Amino acid sequence: MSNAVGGLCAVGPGLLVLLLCHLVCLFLTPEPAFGEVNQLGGVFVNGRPLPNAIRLRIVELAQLGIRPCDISRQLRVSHGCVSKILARYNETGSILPGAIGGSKPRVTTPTVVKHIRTYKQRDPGIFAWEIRDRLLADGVCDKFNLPSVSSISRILRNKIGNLSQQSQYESGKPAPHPPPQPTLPYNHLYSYPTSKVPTPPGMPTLPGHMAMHRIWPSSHSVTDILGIRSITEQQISDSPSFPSTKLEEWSAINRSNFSSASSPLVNGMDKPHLEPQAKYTQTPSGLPTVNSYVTAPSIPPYHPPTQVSPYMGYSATTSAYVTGPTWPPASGSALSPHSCDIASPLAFKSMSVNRDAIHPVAASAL
DNA sequence: ATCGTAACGGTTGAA
DNA sequence: CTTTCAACCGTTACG
Repeated sequence: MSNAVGGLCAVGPGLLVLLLCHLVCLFLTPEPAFGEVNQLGGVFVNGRPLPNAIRLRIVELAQLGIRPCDISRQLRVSHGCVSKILARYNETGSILPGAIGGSKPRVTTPTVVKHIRTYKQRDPGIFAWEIRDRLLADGVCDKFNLPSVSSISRILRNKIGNLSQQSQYESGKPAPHPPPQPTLPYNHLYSYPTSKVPTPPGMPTLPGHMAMHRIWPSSHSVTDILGIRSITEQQISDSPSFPSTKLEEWSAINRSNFSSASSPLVNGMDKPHLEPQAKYTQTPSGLPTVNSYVTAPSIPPYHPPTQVSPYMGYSATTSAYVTGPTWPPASGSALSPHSCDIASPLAFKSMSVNRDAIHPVAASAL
Protein backbone atom coordinates (compact mmCIF):
# COMPACT_ATOMS: atom_id res chain seq x y z
CA MET A 1 0.00 0.00 0.00
CA SER A 2 2.93 2.23 -0.41
CA ASN A 3 1.07 2.99 -3.49
CA ALA A 4 -1.32 5.19 -1.72
CA VAL A 5 1.34 7.79 -1.85
CA GLY A 6 2.66 6.58 -5.08
CA GLY A 7 -0.73 6.91 -6.54
CA LEU A 8 -0.74 10.57 -5.91
CA CYS A 9 2.73 11.01 -7.12
CA ALA A 10 2.01 8.94 -10.12
CA VAL A 11 0.00 11.70 -11.58
CA GLY A 12 2.92 13.98 -11.89
CA PRO A 13 5.49 11.55 -13.14
CA GLY A 14 2.78 9.91 -15.07
CA LEU A 15 2.24 12.98 -17.11
CA LEU A 16 5.89 13.35 -17.65
CA VAL A 17 6.12 9.83 -18.73
CA LEU A 18 3.26 10.31 -21.06
CA LEU A 19 4.96 13.22 -22.58
CA LEU A 20 8.10 11.27 -22.94
CA CYS A 21 6.19 8.47 -24.36
CA HIS A 22 4.79 10.71 -26.97
CA LEU A 23 8.12 11.99 -27.96
CA VAL A 24 9.31 8.48 -28.34
CA CYS A 25 6.26 7.56 -30.25
CA LEU A 26 6.79 10.40 -32.58
CA PHE A 27 10.07 8.94 -33.49
CA LEU A 28 9.05 5.39 -33.47
CA THR A 29 5.82 5.56 -35.25
CA PRO A 30 5.46 8.20 -37.77
CA GLU A 31 4.28 5.29 -39.74
CA PRO A 32 4.61 1.67 -38.98
CA ALA A 33 8.04 0.91 -40.18
CA PHE A 34 7.54 -2.82 -40.40
CA GLY A 35 3.91 -2.93 -41.09
CA GLU A 36 2.18 -4.42 -44.01
CA VAL A 37 -0.82 -2.98 -45.69
CA ASN A 38 -4.01 -4.92 -46.03
CA GLN A 39 -6.57 -4.71 -48.75
CA LEU A 40 -8.34 -1.92 -47.00
CA GLY A 41 -5.25 0.18 -46.73
CA GLY A 42 -4.83 -0.47 -43.08
CA VAL A 43 -1.48 -1.24 -41.63
CA PHE A 44 -0.85 -4.35 -39.65
CA VAL A 45 2.04 -6.37 -38.38
CA ASN A 46 1.79 -9.93 -39.45
CA GLY A 47 1.62 -12.26 -36.53
CA ARG A 48 1.10 -9.54 -34.03
CA PRO A 49 -2.10 -8.37 -32.43
CA LEU A 50 -3.67 -5.14 -33.39
CA PRO A 51 -2.96 -2.33 -31.00
CA ASN A 52 -5.30 -2.25 -28.11
CA ALA A 53 -6.53 1.12 -29.13
CA ILE A 54 -7.85 -0.34 -32.33
CA ARG A 55 -9.33 -3.30 -30.62
CA LEU A 56 -11.01 -1.04 -28.19
CA ARG A 57 -12.25 1.12 -30.95
CA ILE A 58 -13.76 -1.82 -32.70
CA VAL A 59 -15.74 -2.73 -29.66
CA GLU A 60 -16.73 0.81 -29.00
CA LEU A 61 -18.04 1.27 -32.47
CA ALA A 62 -19.87 -1.99 -32.32
CA GLN A 63 -21.51 -0.94 -29.13
CA LEU A 64 -22.64 2.17 -30.80
CA GLY A 65 -24.47 0.02 -33.21
CA ILE A 66 -22.15 0.34 -36.11
CA ARG A 67 -22.09 -2.77 -38.22
CA PRO A 68 -18.97 -4.87 -38.32
CA CYS A 69 -18.56 -4.33 -42.00
CA ASP A 70 -18.58 -0.60 -41.46
CA ILE A 71 -16.18 -0.85 -38.61
CA SER A 72 -13.96 -2.86 -40.82
CA ARG A 73 -13.95 -0.22 -43.49
CA GLN A 74 -13.67 2.63 -41.13
CA LEU A 75 -10.77 1.30 -39.16
CA ARG A 76 -9.31 -0.48 -42.14
CA VAL A 77 -9.17 -3.72 -40.34
CA SER A 78 -10.21 -6.85 -42.11
CA HIS A 79 -13.73 -7.90 -41.42
CA GLY A 80 -12.46 -11.26 -40.33
CA CYS A 81 -10.51 -9.60 -37.64
CA VAL A 82 -13.36 -7.39 -36.58
CA SER A 83 -15.53 -10.41 -36.42
CA LYS A 84 -13.03 -12.25 -34.35
CA ILE A 85 -12.45 -9.47 -31.89
CA LEU A 86 -16.13 -8.85 -31.43
CA ALA A 87 -16.81 -12.52 -31.03
CA ARG A 88 -14.14 -12.79 -28.45
CA TYR A 89 -15.41 -9.80 -26.65
CA ASN A 90 -18.84 -11.25 -26.69
CA GLU A 91 -17.58 -14.44 -25.27
CA THR A 92 -15.12 -13.26 -22.72
CA GLY A 93 -15.78 -9.63 -22.14
CA SER A 94 -12.24 -8.80 -23.00
CA ILE A 95 -10.85 -6.99 -25.94
CA LEU A 96 -7.40 -8.32 -25.38
CA PRO A 97 -5.63 -10.81 -27.55
CA GLY A 98 -4.87 -14.21 -26.20
CA ALA A 99 -1.60 -15.40 -24.89
CA ILE A 100 0.92 -15.65 -27.61
CA GLY A 101 3.74 -18.09 -27.45
CA GLY A 102 4.83 -20.26 -24.66
CA SER A 103 4.03 -23.80 -23.94
CA LYS A 104 0.95 -25.47 -22.75
CA PRO A 105 0.38 -25.24 -19.06
CA ARG A 106 2.00 -27.96 -17.20
CA VAL A 107 -0.33 -30.31 -15.49
CA THR A 108 2.22 -32.34 -13.67
CA THR A 109 3.12 -29.68 -11.20
CA PRO A 110 5.06 -30.41 -8.08
CA THR A 111 1.85 -30.50 -6.15
CA VAL A 112 0.35 -33.06 -8.43
CA VAL A 113 3.48 -35.12 -8.41
CA LYS A 114 3.52 -34.98 -4.70
CA HIS A 115 0.02 -36.27 -4.47
CA ILE A 116 0.70 -39.00 -6.93
CA ARG A 117 3.63 -40.01 -4.91
CA THR A 118 1.56 -40.08 -1.78
CA TYR A 119 -1.03 -42.24 -3.42
CA LYS A 120 1.62 -44.56 -4.66
CA GLN A 121 3.23 -44.81 -1.28
CA ARG A 122 -0.01 -45.59 0.40
CA ASP A 123 -0.97 -48.12 -2.15
CA PRO A 124 1.96 -49.35 -4.21
CA GLY A 125 -0.34 -51.39 -6.36
CA ILE A 126 -2.47 -48.47 -7.38
CA PHE A 127 -3.11 -48.03 -11.07
CA ALA A 128 -2.49 -44.87 -12.95
CA TRP A 129 -6.13 -44.49 -13.79
CA GLU A 130 -6.97 -44.88 -10.12
CA ILE A 131 -4.54 -42.15 -9.27
CA ARG A 132 -6.16 -40.05 -11.89
CA ASP A 133 -9.54 -40.59 -10.35
CA ARG A 134 -8.27 -39.74 -6.96
CA LEU A 135 -6.63 -36.57 -8.10
CA LEU A 136 -9.97 -35.51 -9.37
CA ALA A 137 -11.87 -36.74 -6.37
CA ASP A 138 -9.54 -35.10 -3.92
CA GLY A 139 -9.73 -31.85 -5.70
CA VAL A 140 -6.07 -31.80 -6.50
CA CYS A 141 -6.95 -31.35 -10.11
CA ASP A 142 -10.02 -30.44 -11.95
CA LYS A 143 -11.06 -31.85 -15.24
CA PHE A 144 -9.16 -29.17 -17.04
CA ASN A 145 -5.79 -29.88 -15.58
CA LEU A 146 -6.07 -33.51 -14.82
CA PRO A 147 -3.02 -35.34 -16.08
CA SER A 148 -3.58 -38.11 -18.54
CA VAL A 149 -3.07 -41.68 -17.49
CA SER A 150 0.04 -41.80 -19.59
CA SER A 151 1.35 -38.71 -17.88
CA ILE A 152 0.77 -40.29 -14.53
CA SER A 153 2.49 -43.42 -15.67
CA ARG A 154 5.41 -41.41 -16.80
CA ILE A 155 5.56 -39.64 -13.50
CA LEU A 156 5.45 -42.91 -11.68
CA ARG A 157 8.18 -44.23 -13.85
CA ASN A 158 10.45 -41.23 -14.05
CA LYS A 159 9.91 -39.23 -10.96
CA ILE A 160 8.34 -41.30 -8.30
CA GLY A 161 10.58 -44.19 -8.97
CA ASN A 162 13.67 -42.14 -8.37
CA LEU A 163 12.29 -39.95 -5.75
CA SER A 164 11.04 -42.72 -3.62
CA GLN A 165 14.63 -43.47 -2.81
CA GLN A 166 15.49 -40.14 -1.37
CA SER A 167 12.28 -38.22 -1.31
CA GLN A 168 14.06 -35.21 -2.64
CA TYR A 169 10.90 -33.61 -3.61
CA GLU A 170 9.68 -33.00 -0.20
CA SER A 171 12.93 -32.66 1.57
CA GLY A 172 14.22 -30.38 -1.06
CA LYS A 173 11.19 -28.27 -0.86
CA PRO A 174 9.75 -28.39 2.57
CA ALA A 175 6.83 -26.73 1.00
CA PRO A 176 6.53 -23.71 3.17
CA HIS A 177 3.14 -23.35 1.69
CA PRO A 178 1.67 -26.76 1.84
CA PRO A 179 -0.25 -26.81 -1.34
CA PRO A 180 -2.73 -24.25 -0.39
CA GLN A 181 -4.62 -24.74 -3.53
CA PRO A 182 -4.92 -27.47 -5.92
CA THR A 183 -4.62 -24.83 -8.48
CA LEU A 184 -1.48 -24.99 -10.41
CA PRO A 185 1.12 -22.36 -10.41
CA TYR A 186 1.11 -22.15 -14.11
CA ASN A 187 -2.50 -22.35 -14.59
CA HIS A 188 -3.43 -19.10 -13.19
CA LEU A 189 -1.45 -17.66 -15.95
CA TYR A 190 -2.75 -19.76 -18.66
CA SER A 191 -6.14 -20.64 -17.64
CA TYR A 192 -7.72 -17.66 -19.18
CA PRO A 193 -6.60 -18.26 -22.65
CA THR A 194 -8.38 -21.44 -22.54
CA SER A 195 -10.45 -19.29 -24.64
CA LYS A 196 -10.93 -22.39 -26.57
CA VAL A 197 -12.09 -24.32 -23.61
CA PRO A 198 -13.13 -21.60 -21.41
CA THR A 199 -16.75 -21.45 -21.55
CA PRO A 200 -18.24 -23.99 -23.71
CA PRO A 201 -20.70 -22.06 -25.69
CA GLY A 202 -23.78 -21.69 -23.72
CA MET A 203 -22.11 -22.05 -20.42
CA PRO A 204 -21.80 -18.52 -19.27
CA THR A 205 -19.70 -19.01 -16.27
CA LEU A 206 -17.59 -21.67 -14.83
CA PRO A 207 -18.65 -23.08 -11.57
CA GLY A 208 -16.81 -22.82 -8.35
CA HIS A 209 -13.13 -22.50 -8.43
CA MET A 210 -13.08 -22.50 -12.15
CA ALA A 211 -14.40 -19.05 -11.99
CA MET A 212 -10.98 -18.14 -10.91
CA HIS A 213 -9.74 -19.02 -14.28
CA ARG A 214 -11.82 -16.34 -15.64
CA ILE A 215 -10.89 -13.48 -13.52
CA TRP A 216 -8.72 -12.07 -16.14
CA PRO A 217 -11.18 -10.40 -18.27
CA SER A 218 -12.19 -8.37 -15.38
CA SER A 219 -9.41 -5.97 -15.56
CA HIS A 220 -9.57 -5.95 -19.26
CA SER A 221 -13.16 -5.64 -19.89
CA VAL A 222 -13.94 -2.71 -21.98
CA THR A 223 -15.65 -1.16 -19.11
CA ASP A 224 -12.61 -1.37 -17.04
CA ILE A 225 -10.42 -0.24 -19.76
CA LEU A 226 -12.54 2.61 -20.66
CA GLY A 227 -13.00 3.22 -17.38
CA ILE A 228 -11.55 3.91 -16.58
CA ARG A 229 -9.24 3.52 -14.10
CA SER A 230 -8.01 6.75 -12.80
CA ILE A 231 -4.45 7.58 -13.28
CA THR A 232 -3.87 7.39 -9.63
CA GLU A 233 -4.98 3.87 -9.65
CA GLN A 234 -2.66 2.78 -12.30
CA GLN A 235 0.28 2.29 -10.06
CA ILE A 236 1.28 -0.96 -11.54
CA SER A 237 1.05 -2.50 -8.18
CA ASP A 238 4.63 -3.36 -7.67
CA SER A 239 3.70 -5.12 -4.54
CA PRO A 240 3.65 -8.73 -5.45
CA SER A 241 0.63 -9.31 -3.35
CA PHE A 242 -2.95 -9.39 -4.33
CA PRO A 243 -3.28 -6.95 -7.12
CA SER A 244 -0.36 -8.33 -8.92
CA THR A 245 -2.35 -11.32 -9.79
CA LYS A 246 -3.93 -9.32 -12.45
CA LEU A 247 -0.68 -7.90 -13.41
CA GLU A 248 0.84 -11.27 -13.76
CA GLU A 249 -1.99 -12.40 -15.81
CA TRP A 250 -1.52 -9.46 -17.91
CA SER A 251 2.06 -10.08 -18.51
CA ALA A 252 1.30 -13.63 -19.18
CA ILE A 253 -1.30 -12.77 -21.64
CA ASN A 254 1.13 -11.31 -23.94
CA ARG A 255 4.27 -9.82 -22.82
CA SER A 256 4.79 -7.51 -25.64
CA ASN A 257 1.28 -6.42 -25.32
CA PHE A 258 1.66 -5.96 -21.72
CA SER A 259 4.47 -3.64 -22.10
CA SER A 260 2.79 -1.91 -24.89
CA ALA A 261 -0.35 -1.42 -23.04
CA SER A 262 0.91 -0.68 -19.70
CA SER A 263 2.27 2.47 -18.41
CA PRO A 264 5.82 3.26 -19.19
CA LEU A 265 6.50 2.70 -15.60
CA VAL A 266 6.91 -0.84 -16.54
CA ASN A 267 9.57 -0.06 -18.98
CA GLY A 268 12.23 0.15 -16.45
CA MET A 269 11.89 -3.42 -15.51
CA ASP A 270 10.95 -4.61 -18.85
CA LYS A 271 13.66 -3.62 -21.12
CA PRO A 272 13.72 -6.67 -23.24
CA HIS A 273 10.15 -6.10 -24.03
CA LEU A 274 10.81 -2.75 -25.33
CA GLU A 275 12.73 -4.04 -28.18
CA PRO A 276 9.87 -5.66 -29.90
CA GLN A 277 8.07 -2.46 -29.52
CA ALA A 278 10.63 -0.54 -31.26
CA LYS A 279 10.64 -3.22 -33.81
CA TYR A 280 6.98 -3.15 -34.36
CA THR A 281 4.84 -0.24 -33.96
CA GLN A 282 2.92 -1.71 -31.19
CA THR A 283 4.14 1.18 -29.34
CA PRO A 284 3.75 1.85 -25.74
CA SER A 285 0.08 2.24 -25.35
CA GLY A 286 -0.35 1.13 -28.87
CA LEU A 287 -1.73 4.44 -29.59
CA PRO A 288 0.29 6.30 -32.02
CA THR A 289 -0.33 3.68 -34.54
CA VAL A 290 -3.93 4.40 -34.27
CA ASN A 291 -3.64 7.37 -36.41
CA SER A 292 -2.18 5.37 -39.12
CA TYR A 293 -4.93 2.88 -38.86
CA VAL A 294 -7.82 5.06 -38.45
CA THR A 295 -9.18 6.76 -41.38
CA ALA A 296 -8.58 10.27 -40.53
CA PRO A 297 -11.75 11.79 -41.75
CA SER A 298 -14.07 9.55 -39.94
CA ILE A 299 -12.52 9.45 -36.55
CA PRO A 300 -12.87 12.32 -34.25
CA PRO A 301 -9.68 13.79 -32.93
CA TYR A 302 -7.87 10.96 -31.34
CA HIS A 303 -5.75 12.92 -29.01
CA PRO A 304 -2.96 10.74 -27.93
CA PRO A 305 -2.53 12.09 -24.46
CA THR A 306 -5.92 11.13 -23.39
CA GLN A 307 -5.77 7.92 -25.21
CA VAL A 308 -2.94 6.72 -23.21
CA SER A 309 -4.74 6.63 -20.01
CA PRO A 310 -7.07 3.78 -20.65
CA TYR A 311 -4.19 1.62 -21.46
CA MET A 312 -2.33 2.59 -18.47
CA GLY A 313 -5.32 1.26 -16.84
CA TYR A 314 -4.65 -2.14 -18.16
CA SER A 315 -1.99 -2.71 -15.69
CA ALA A 316 -4.05 -1.69 -12.83
CA THR A 317 -6.15 -3.74 -10.64
CA THR A 318 -9.69 -4.38 -11.34
CA SER A 319 -12.74 -2.99 -9.88
CA ALA A 320 -15.80 -3.37 -11.87
CA TYR A 321 -16.18 -6.49 -13.81
CA VAL A 322 -18.42 -6.53 -16.67
CA THR A 323 -19.22 -10.05 -17.20
CA GLY A 324 -19.51 -9.90 -20.57
CA PRO A 325 -20.95 -8.27 -23.11
CA THR A 326 -23.80 -6.26 -22.31
CA TRP A 327 -23.87 -6.48 -25.88
CA PRO A 328 -26.44 -4.55 -27.62
CA PRO A 329 -26.32 -1.88 -25.05
CA ALA A 330 -29.76 -1.43 -23.74
CA SER A 331 -29.45 2.23 -23.34
CA GLY A 332 -26.23 3.87 -24.08
CA SER A 333 -23.16 1.78 -24.20
CA ALA A 334 -22.05 -0.27 -21.33
CA LEU A 335 -19.10 1.91 -21.33
CA SER A 336 -20.68 5.16 -20.70
CA PRO A 337 -21.79 4.62 -17.17
CA HIS A 338 -18.35 5.43 -16.10
CA SER A 339 -17.89 9.01 -15.64
CA CYS A 340 -15.20 9.53 -18.11
CA ASP A 341 -13.57 12.31 -16.36
CA ILE A 342 -10.02 11.77 -15.52
CA ALA A 343 -8.61 8.89 -17.32
CA SER A 344 -11.25 8.19 -19.80
CA PRO A 345 -10.08 8.09 -23.30
CA LEU A 346 -10.93 11.05 -25.27
CA ALA A 347 -11.91 8.84 -28.03
CA PHE A 348 -14.63 7.45 -26.00
CA LYS A 349 -15.36 10.60 -24.27
CA SER A 350 -16.03 12.25 -27.48
CA MET A 351 -18.30 9.45 -28.29
CA SER A 352 -20.28 9.39 -25.16
CA VAL A 353 -20.31 13.04 -24.57
CA ASN A 354 -21.14 14.11 -28.00
CA ARG A 355 -22.99 11.14 -29.00
CA ASP A 356 -24.28 13.30 -31.73
CA ALA A 357 -20.84 13.79 -32.91
CA ILE A 358 -20.42 10.15 -33.30
CA HIS A 359 -23.30 9.72 -35.51
CA PRO A 360 -21.63 11.48 -38.29
CA VAL A 361 -19.00 8.87 -37.85
CA ALA A 362 -21.47 6.19 -38.28
CA ALA A 363 -23.01 8.07 -41.05
CA SER A 364 -19.76 8.50 -42.79
CA ALA A 365 -19.33 4.82 -42.72
CA LEU A 366 -22.71 4.09 -44.04
C1' DA B 1 -23.68 -7.09 -49.13
C1' DT B 2 -22.61 -9.18 -44.97
C1' DC B 3 -20.75 -12.40 -41.97
C1' DG B 4 -18.43 -16.65 -40.15
C1' DT B 5 -14.51 -19.31 -40.62
C1' DA B 6 -10.50 -22.22 -42.52
C1' DA B 7 -6.14 -21.67 -44.41
C1' DC B 8 -2.07 -19.29 -44.41
C1' DG B 9 2.21 -17.15 -43.14
C1' DG B 10 3.76 -14.99 -39.40
C1' DT B 11 5.46 -14.11 -34.11
C1' DT B 12 6.20 -15.52 -29.56
C1' DG B 13 7.92 -17.85 -25.53
C1' DA B 14 8.31 -22.13 -22.56
C1' DA B 15 10.56 -26.38 -22.58
C1' DC C 1 22.44 -20.91 -26.71
C1' DT C 2 19.60 -22.96 -30.18
C1' DT C 3 15.79 -25.64 -31.60
C1' DT C 4 11.22 -27.32 -31.29
C1' DC C 5 6.56 -26.87 -30.67
C1' DA C 6 2.17 -25.18 -29.82
C1' DA C 7 -0.09 -21.32 -28.75
C1' DC C 8 -1.85 -16.89 -30.83
C1' DC C 9 -2.02 -13.16 -34.48
C1' DG C 10 -4.51 -10.66 -38.72
C1' DT C 11 -5.35 -11.18 -43.54
C1' DT C 12 -7.35 -13.40 -47.22
C1' DA C 13 -10.59 -16.05 -49.64
C1' DC C 14 -14.48 -18.84 -49.81
C1' DG C 15 -19.21 -20.14 -48.99
